[in-house]
Amino acid sequence: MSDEIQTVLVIDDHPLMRKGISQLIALEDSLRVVGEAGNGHQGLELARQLQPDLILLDLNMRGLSGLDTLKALKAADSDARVIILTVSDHEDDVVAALRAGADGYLLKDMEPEAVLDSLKVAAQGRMALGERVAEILADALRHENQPRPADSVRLTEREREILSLIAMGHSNKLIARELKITEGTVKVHVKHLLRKLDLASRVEAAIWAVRSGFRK
Amino acid sequence: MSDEIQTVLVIDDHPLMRKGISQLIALEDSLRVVGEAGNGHQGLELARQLQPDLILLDLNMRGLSGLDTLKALKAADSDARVIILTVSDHEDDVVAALRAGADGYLLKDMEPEAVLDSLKVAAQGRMALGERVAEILADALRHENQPRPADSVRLTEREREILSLIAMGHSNKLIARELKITEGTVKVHVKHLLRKLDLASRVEAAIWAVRSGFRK
DNA sequence: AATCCCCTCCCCCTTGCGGGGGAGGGCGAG
DNA sequence: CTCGCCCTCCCCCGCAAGGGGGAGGGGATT
Repeated sequence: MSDEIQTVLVIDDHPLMRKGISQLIALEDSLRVVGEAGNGHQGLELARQLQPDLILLDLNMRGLSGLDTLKALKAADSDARVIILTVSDHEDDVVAALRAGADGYLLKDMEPEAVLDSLKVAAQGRMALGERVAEILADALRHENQPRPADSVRLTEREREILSLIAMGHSNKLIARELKITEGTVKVHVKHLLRKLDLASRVEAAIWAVRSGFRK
Repeated sequence: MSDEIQTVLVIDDHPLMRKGISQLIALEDSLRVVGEAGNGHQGLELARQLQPDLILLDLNMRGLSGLDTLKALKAADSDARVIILTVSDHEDDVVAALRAGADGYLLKDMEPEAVLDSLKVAAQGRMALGERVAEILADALRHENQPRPADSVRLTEREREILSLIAMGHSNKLIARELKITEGTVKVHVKHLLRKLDLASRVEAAIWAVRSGFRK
């Protein structure tokens, strides 16, 4: 297995980044890029056609998100190993990706050599985590069990979603339409997230979200 | 001038992105990458040493931001032409960069060929704007004259005062007490400032104020 | 003096927002 | 299976927020 050439599919919506990655992988004889996709849908299609051994996947793409693409790949029983390669070092992204079955998580600001090493590691069937990712993950697992103190409170997925929409200035009615739920339900979520964050109004919530660079 | 080889310095904190860019530029005989920097400080130092003709600069870097790097480059009277190459298509970033003296603004999701063309354009001393950037800028300028002058004063003293209190999350009633006027009067001012800024609610006003670093 | 702008206060009215409660279905952990 | 969490929807209620209008006083400009 490890003496064969491993085929690689690159899914990233930045053409320049794809070029950089492909160029990098070309340096390694045991790996060969067999396809590039600029979005999630195209990536899924190519994965089906090419049956690559490795898939390098960007989170944070327009259209179908990297996370959703990952889920779809795993749901399709693809036996490709999927390695996330992204700029996001957010704990939530790391955790979500690994939970969704990612076989590796690398950061784009890693040294190219380190990326290459990690890919070889992944090709051998082992988990490939960037150095900093391991720390992030350790942190995440540490406060996963206990309620987080101070200002990072545990909001649910839905609440975070709604908070981000509040931070865009949207009204409950608008949010309801966007999420295809009733306004009443939106109000329930707003009520809960305000209480969790100990804030008095959606205005404070919006300010807090903007100031803290909150992203869903 | 245009028949000489133009030297290029790449400043980007993602090694992979630098590789992609350098690889791309290597395809063009008239351009040559003479240096790469992974952060703003290093970029300033290399710019001083190498005196490149073009500088490709990423916004959104750790440490010294791209914008600050740009300002420092311009303040240093570098005669290099600085082209921003970033993922951010936010109006504010585009406007801020061009205001700070950027000689071009390209988006990383442009086709590599288009990037190369733009660089050649920039090398000839012309402004290099990505296609979508031109639209963004047009929008920005359109808004600029009427509703949202970042530092200009369509708002009266009182209105700015009240906007800053809204940006602190205060209610009309609270604001009234703080300014020792009636709540009704506060509402009048809120009504007026919302109309002047073309915003739909105090939430949008708060977000706008926070984002634009509004201070009374 | 006549205007114009700003600030102040008032009215009415509709809609939005947040808190209280309850309730059912889904899903995963124990 | 039961418990707890999450999401969903519903009720009622009181207050906040915005939009419409009008009106008076003060200050600066013309």
